[in-house]
Amino acid sequence: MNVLNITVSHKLYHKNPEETDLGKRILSKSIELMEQMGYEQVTFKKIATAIESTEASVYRYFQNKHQLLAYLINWYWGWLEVKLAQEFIILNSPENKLKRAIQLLVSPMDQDSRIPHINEAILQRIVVAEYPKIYLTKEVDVENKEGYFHGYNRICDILSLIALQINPAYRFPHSLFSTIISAAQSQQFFVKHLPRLSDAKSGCEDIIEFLTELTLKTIKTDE
Amino acid sequence: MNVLNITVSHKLYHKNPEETDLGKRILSKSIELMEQMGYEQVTFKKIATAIESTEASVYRYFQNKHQLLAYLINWYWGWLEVKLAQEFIILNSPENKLKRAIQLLVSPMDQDSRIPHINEAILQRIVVAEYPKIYLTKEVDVENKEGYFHGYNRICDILSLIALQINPAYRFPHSLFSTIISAAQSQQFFVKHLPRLSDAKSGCEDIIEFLTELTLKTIKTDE
DNA sequence: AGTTTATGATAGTATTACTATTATATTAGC
DNA sequence: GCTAATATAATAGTAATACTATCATAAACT
Repeated sequence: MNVLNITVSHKLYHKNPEETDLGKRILSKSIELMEQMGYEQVTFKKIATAIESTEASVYRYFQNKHQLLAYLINWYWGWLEVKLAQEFIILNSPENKLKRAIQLLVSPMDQDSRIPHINEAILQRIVVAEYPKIYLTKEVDVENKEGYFHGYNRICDILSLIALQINPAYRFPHSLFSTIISAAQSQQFFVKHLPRLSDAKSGCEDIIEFLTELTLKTIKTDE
Repeated sequence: MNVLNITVSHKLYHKNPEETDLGKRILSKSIELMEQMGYEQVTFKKIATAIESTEASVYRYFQNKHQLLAYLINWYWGWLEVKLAQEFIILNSPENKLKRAIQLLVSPMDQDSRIPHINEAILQRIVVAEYPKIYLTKEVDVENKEGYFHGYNRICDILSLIALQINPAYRFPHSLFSTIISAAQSQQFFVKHLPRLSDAKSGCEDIIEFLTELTLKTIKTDE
């Protein structure tokens, strides 16, 4: 029995994959395959074959690959929100909360044994490598209404509220955290693949320092 | 005769589209179609039909759609570099240079009559909507070696050098400007499509203010 | 026992992303 | 002005993809 349950909007699936064994196997194997071969190369056929099921069965859970990716990514943000809430219990200053949030965004996650069919560490790497693909489409406006980006929006809101505790006069908290979150992803990618776009060494410490300093200096009042 | 010529690495095309009339028509029409229908929906078949040519002819210029997008985006960065160089002639302080660079990144461009086959304003919108797609692939390492991201790297280097004039001790100039440039793109997208991720009103002033303040506060020395 | 529900098995279609071949028109060199 | 090279058009064809549809079977609930 799962103690913990990340809920993803029902617009993000056709049939809830968390409710059946096959559904969970689809999730588990998609994560594995997407990391191995990248989103573009994955097909429902390949997923089906890998779990010894059929293409038609996978289509019963997700309308298409794009929806599957959106599901996984929303699951990740839901998960991160839970993690943040846990951490904030013992953190008191808004400054420490932001610091810790940045650490969570950038540090590799460890596997939660309560959810065996989702490998959080791999999922995080998928988010780093694929996230912008879910909103950079012509369907973005429709999908936004359907809640495809809800998870991200919520994280951004939460961090914005904390920033406003430090400086209630700061004018761009949402812009700042959408920037920070996306930089947290892209800097991880750049360090690995496009090192001229980053000054960080491999390992996450430099990225954390860069983002933390950026965030705090930006929020702080002027003089 | 073109006074101005943006050079794009020959790894980014099969046959140089700037050298022939058909090539220029391909560029021109791809830009138009990509903006109208988005990268995913564009096919070489559609481009060919629209310019009353054939699929095979388009393939003579570009190996595939991905390479075509990479070409266009590199052209854009090349173009931006030229613009920056022009502007910097009359700007003396590094601070003003950075401010102006951010303005150029975010403000709509106006058409340069010397290059009639490329509509810079539309191209800029394509960069906003499609840029991450050229590096978020499994081929990123190979394509990086082939210079697919050269234009972006150069802009990032140039701005980093300017930042170091303001504060030679700043440790993360490349990370900062890859973040700023990508935020310049994504904030434009968010304002239009995912407004909960931004505090900016439509029009570019807010985004410019957000980015300028972020940049300058971050670079400045501590006390 | 009967009905719903989940999955498997299989087939089929339209589109896409190419590759190949041949014909024709244009241009460049001599 | 003729020849040769080159660019493009016209056409065909293929393998893979992204689905949709149908039917059979097995399990599960009532």
